Amino acid sequence: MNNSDSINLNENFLEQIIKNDLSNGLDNTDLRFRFPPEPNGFLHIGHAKSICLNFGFGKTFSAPVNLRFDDTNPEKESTEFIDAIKKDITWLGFQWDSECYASDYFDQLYDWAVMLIKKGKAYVDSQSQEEISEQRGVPTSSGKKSPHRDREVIENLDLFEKMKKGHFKPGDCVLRAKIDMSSPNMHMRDPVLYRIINTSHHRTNDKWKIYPTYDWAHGQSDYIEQISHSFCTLEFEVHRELYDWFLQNIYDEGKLLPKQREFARLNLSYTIMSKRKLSELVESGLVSGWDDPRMPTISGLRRRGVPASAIIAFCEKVGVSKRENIIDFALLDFCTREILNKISYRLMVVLDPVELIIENYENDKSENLVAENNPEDESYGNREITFSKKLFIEREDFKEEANRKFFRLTLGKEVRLKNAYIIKGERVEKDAEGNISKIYCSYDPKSKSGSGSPESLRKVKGTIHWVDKNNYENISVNIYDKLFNSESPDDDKENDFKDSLNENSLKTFNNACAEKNINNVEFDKYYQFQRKGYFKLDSKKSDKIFNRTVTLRDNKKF
RNA sequence: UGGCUCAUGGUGUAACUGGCAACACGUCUGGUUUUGGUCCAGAAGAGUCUAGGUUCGAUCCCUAGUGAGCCAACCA
Repeated sequence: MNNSDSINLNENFLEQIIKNDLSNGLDNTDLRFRFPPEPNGFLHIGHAKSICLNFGFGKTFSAPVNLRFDDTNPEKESTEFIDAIKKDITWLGFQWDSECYASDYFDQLYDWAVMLIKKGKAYVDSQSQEEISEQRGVPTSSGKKSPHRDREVIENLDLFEKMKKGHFKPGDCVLRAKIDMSSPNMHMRDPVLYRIINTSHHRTNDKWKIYPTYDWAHGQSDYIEQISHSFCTLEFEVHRELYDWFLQNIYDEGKLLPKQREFARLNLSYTIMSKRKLSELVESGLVSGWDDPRMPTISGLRRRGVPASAIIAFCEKVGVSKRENIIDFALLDFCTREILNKISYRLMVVLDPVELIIENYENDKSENLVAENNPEDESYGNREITFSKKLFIEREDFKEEANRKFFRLTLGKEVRLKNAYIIKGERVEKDAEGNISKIYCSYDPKSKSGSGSPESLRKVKGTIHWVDKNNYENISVNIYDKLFNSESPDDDKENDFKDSLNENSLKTFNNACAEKNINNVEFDKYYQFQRKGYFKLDSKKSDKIFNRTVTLRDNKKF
C-alpha cells in the first residue's frame, strides 16, 4: 500500500454527496468538476484549498476537471491574472481538462435570455439602480414590483435588442428575471441578468455592450460544460435557489443538471484572504506585489520557499466542512518544515556576524573539513568547507555571562563548532560603545569532528555554526514575520484592516556571511541554513538574495 | 421584523449514520543527537453550546432557546 494513496482515511461531506449520487444512479463517467476563478487577482491559499478539493475529486474519481475563468466583468479583469492563475495551478501540480471561459458562452447566454423573455420570465427594467434597489426592499419585509415588470414580450425583446446594440448608456436599463418580489431570499426578487458595460473585454473586445451577471452566467456555464458537482464557498449558499431556478428554465430533457454545494472557505490566522484587500495592499505599495513573500498568495508562498507539496499536504490536513474556521498558521509551518527537512541542502550562514579568533591556531594555516549536505538522506553526499584562525559566528550565539540554560558560547565554557573543533571562550574585545568586536577563544586540536578521537567524542553542551573569515561570500537575507498583528484582520469591522499591519514583517540582513558553497545554489532547490531555518533564493536573477521560508522548530528555554 | 447555514479539547477535522469521543497541529515531560532541528517514548487537555423530548442507550434524531456566519451590488 502506497502512503500517498491512503492519506484521506475520512471522507468529507462533499465526497459523501458524490458517492451518494453515484449509488443513486449517477454514472461515474458523468462526473465532472471545475475550478472557476475570476481573473481579477492572484490565487491565494484559500483558492489552493478549492483547487485541491476539485482536482482531488478529479483524481479519486478519475473524472475531468475544467479550469473556467468567470470573466463576466471586464471592468475588473485582465489577461495578466489569467496567466498568473494558470501558472499557479500548474505549479501546484494539477492539470485541467478544458480551459474554459464564461465569455465563450455569451452567445448562448444571450439566446437563453431571449427565451426567458419570450416565456414571460424576464423583462427590461428602465429604472435607475437606486430605484431598483429601493424597491427590492429589505430581507425582513416584502419588496415592490417594478412599474416595467409587465411590459409586453415584444417591447422587452425590442428593448433587449437595443441594449445589446448599444443604444443605451450604462445604467439606463437592465434585464431582470421575473421571479418573486416577496421572496424571503433577496436573490429571488427579480435578479439582474444583464447590465450595460462600456468597457472592452479582454477576450471578446468590443463585441458586447451587455454582460451577464454572476448568477446568470455561473450555473449556465456549469450546465454547458455538464459539470456534475459545482462546489463553492458558503457565501453562495443563498444563491442556490436562484441557481436551480435558472437551470429549471433552460434545462433540456436528458441532460445532466449540475448540483451546487457549499463548503467553508479557508481562513489563516494573522493574514487576510479577501482578494479585494490583497489587491489594496498591492496597489498601495504596502507590499512589493502579489508575489511578495509575506502575501498568502500561492505566488507569494512559492517565492518565500514553500514547496507545492507542502501546500497540498496543508490543504489535506485542514479538511472540509461547513464551519467557520481560522486555521493556525503553525499548521502551514509544520507542513512546510516536514517537507523541507527531507529535501533541503544544508549550508552554514552567519546572519549577524561577529569575529571569533582562535588564539592557539596557527596564523596562516587553513584546512578543509567535511560536512554532510543532508543528514536525513545520505545520497545528498558531503561537501568541503574551509577552516582557519579567524571565523565569524552569530552574534547571538555568544554571551559573556549566561545561565545554565544557555547552550552556546560563553567565557570559560566549551562549545563545539559544527563540523570542526571544540573551543573554549577566553576573552572579548569591545569597541568604544561597549559592543563586542572580537571574541577570543582556544581550541582543542585533538577534537576534530569525525576524527573518532576520544577528545572529539567528548560531550559539550552546544554546537554552533560558523563561517571562515578567509573564505566566505557576502549575501543578503530577508527574514519575514507575520504580515498582521491581529489574528483575524478580516473580521475587524471597526478598524481598517491596514491598521493592524506588522511594521516589522520584513527585516533584511545585508551583511550575512555564507560559506563559499553558497555559490553553487540553484534556484529550484531548497536550502537549510543550519540552525537558522529554511531559505530559498529570491529570484533567478540574483544569486545573492535569500528569503527565509520558515524557522526551524525552536525549543530553547532561556 | 424574514430566510438560509453552523455549533465536538487552544486550533482544525473524525466518530462505521444511535453503542460511554479519535486523529493532526499546538502545549508539556523524558530519551537520542556534532543543528536547542530530525527521530523515539510519554503526558495533560473536550464529556460534544443550553434546556427539554424520543430511546435500554444520543455528539448523532425531534422541539425550543442561545451564540456565530451569510443574504438587501447593475461584484464574484
